[in-house]
Amino acid sequence: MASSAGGGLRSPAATAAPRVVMDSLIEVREGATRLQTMLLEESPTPSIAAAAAAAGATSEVRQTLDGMMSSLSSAMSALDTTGGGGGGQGQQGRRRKRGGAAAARSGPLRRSSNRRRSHSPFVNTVTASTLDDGNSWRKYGQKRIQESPNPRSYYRCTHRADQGCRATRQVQASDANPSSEFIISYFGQHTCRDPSTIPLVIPDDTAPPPPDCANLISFGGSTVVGGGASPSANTTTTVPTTMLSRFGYSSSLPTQTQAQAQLAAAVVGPPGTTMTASWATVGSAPAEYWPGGTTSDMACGPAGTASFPSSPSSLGFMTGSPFGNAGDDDLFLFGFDP
DNA sequence: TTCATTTGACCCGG
DNA sequence: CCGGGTCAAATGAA
Repeated sequence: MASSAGGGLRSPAATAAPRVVMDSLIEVREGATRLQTMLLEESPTPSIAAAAAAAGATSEVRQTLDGMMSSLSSAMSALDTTGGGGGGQGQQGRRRKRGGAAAARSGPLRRSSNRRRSHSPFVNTVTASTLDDGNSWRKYGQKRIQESPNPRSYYRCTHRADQGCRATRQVQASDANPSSEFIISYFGQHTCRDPSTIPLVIPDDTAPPPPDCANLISFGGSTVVGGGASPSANTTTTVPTTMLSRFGYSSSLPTQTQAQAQLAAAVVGPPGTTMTASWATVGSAPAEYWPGGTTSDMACGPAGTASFPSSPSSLGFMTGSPFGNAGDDDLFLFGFDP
């Protein structure tokens, strides 16, 4: 708490975060991304077996790259805590009245454009029957939205304060099924690590699955809805997907889900749909990009909240809206070819 | 006490 | 100006 509420500022040095540093980081990361891509092209992996076969030498390189990516993301995230130049949300003068005390407007103190930065690069929209995606979220707001009768809840990563993780999500009860279905939009990437569950070394993505080693995605029949010409725009894909992710919570997963995980490792890519990303890519991608367990402390989800009751089942399907503006965070290569 | 949620105010972008 | 996203004081729970 020390940081968010009271006004504990981040280190002054961080506030000075020279843009040059950020630019350099971006450059480095782009380079690493390119290398990663080259690696993938070099070893097309239509099947897991092939992936495993091709593994040998390259896996180590991939690991290294992944590590680099991860570190870079963290570093950048730390620097870019407000989406540009400033340091963390160091707003010292925001005394607002509550109840009756007046004041309020005494010192408008226009905050440097800090709010509502254009949304973070990654946007995943998921329809789920539970709010529990394994990550720990902290609710910071709720609003009624024009279009929908259901309020929208805003969550950010619990580790935002201590680790600078900037992942956020928005949760809204589905119109069709308000009581049991939620539309969850994920923004940004998790840069947080839970020390209790995250191994120090990123496991080999090609190795035969220690259950806690990779992000696993299975596609059980997929329908690409909007496979238009434009690669970017409204590519609304509807992909019934079971998505599991991240190191180490097999323990927190139901056994059935584990079985699915194993299955996912065996079957990747539905007939008729070609994934441009290989299994290795998905498996080794920094798991922060996906909703998925970081921790076993299921602190997320307002279990007792009237607006969004929790429910036992797991993720439903995912309607992916491809990650928004590329450039900055396009290291995650993932898509479908019609 | 600490930490999470609630909720109205504030602020930005369209 | 309006709608939506975020902040932070107040409040509640553990």
